[in-house]
Amino acid sequence: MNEDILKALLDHGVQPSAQRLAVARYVLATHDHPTADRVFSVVRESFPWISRATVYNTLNLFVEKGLLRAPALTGGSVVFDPNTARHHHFIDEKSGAIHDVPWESVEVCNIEALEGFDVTDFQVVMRGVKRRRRRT
Amino acid sequence: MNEDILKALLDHGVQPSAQRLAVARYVLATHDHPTADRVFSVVRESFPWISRATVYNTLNLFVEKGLLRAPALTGGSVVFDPNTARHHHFIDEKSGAIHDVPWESVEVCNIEALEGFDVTDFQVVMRGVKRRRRRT
DNA sequence: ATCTCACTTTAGAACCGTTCTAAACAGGCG
DNA sequence: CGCCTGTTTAGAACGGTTCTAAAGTGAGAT
Ligand SMILES: [Mn+2]
Ligand SMILES: [Mn+2]
Ligand SMILES: [Zn+2]
Ligand SMILES: [Zn+2]
Repeated sequence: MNEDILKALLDHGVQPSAQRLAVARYVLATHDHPTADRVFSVVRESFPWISRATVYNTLNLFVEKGLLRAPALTGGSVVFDPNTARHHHFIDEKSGAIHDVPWESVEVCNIEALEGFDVTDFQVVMRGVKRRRRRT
Repeated sequence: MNEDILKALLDHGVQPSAQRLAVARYVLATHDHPTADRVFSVVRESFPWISRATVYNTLNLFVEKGLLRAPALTGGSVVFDPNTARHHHFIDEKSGAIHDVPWESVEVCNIEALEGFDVTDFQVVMRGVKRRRRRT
């Protein structure tokens, strides 16, 4: 797992440093969509001397190198997403939490037939409330 | 048309003032998705003494009263959308321009069947380039 | 016509997330 | 060791937005 992280960095042309590994260890493994400030808080627990600037530098580098995405889903601060495969998003309006929705679980038709637009990428952004218990 | 604007404000419980009408005249009629700063620039052309704070106040009031939406589509600054009906969005990656895509022109299936999520609203966010001339 | 009072507008400060700056640091190599 | 390149750091700067506190406006009351 730690070797996986290291390999991911090297595969994407990122020189590994202690700080970058600490950031990667959290942000490449989480299923959250954390903000830079959340990454800073979490990483600082195991790496208390890391600076905020390094967290921002590292996250931006990871986006540039394709390890992370920064989908524009919220008004406020940027969120980072280690899931770089195509997928959709569900935003829980109660908690603000962002959940991944598998690409195959939603079907979108007629996009390629749209007049006037060459669509190269798309996603469905859903809002609502997370269901407490599944309706039988 | 000017009476339409006035009526829209009154219908949504907004006390009309000269400043609010000037903002409404532009932002409720445009097909753009302008930022607050763009609204400020445009309104100032016909109303040069309006203040930035009033533009922000007014836009936020209009969102609160349901005259505008503020969809989270871009990383940077908030954009305002006078189209309050359900619709999708296409973002031109060349220019950054945001275009409305009619609700009926895209079909989305299986949303209601999603496990774990009660979806109350959704939209498709597309990216690509605006087609220069329609392919025959 | 003047007074009153609630609402609106205003300039500028404050705020907050992010980027920039410039100096310190690290470490591989000659 | 000294050099060089890349990384980290604290804090300043920045840009968009909100807040503050004072001034303005205007519809009704007197
Ligand atoms: Mn990758
Ligand atoms: Mn309405
Ligand atoms: Zn995601
Ligand atoms: Zn729109």
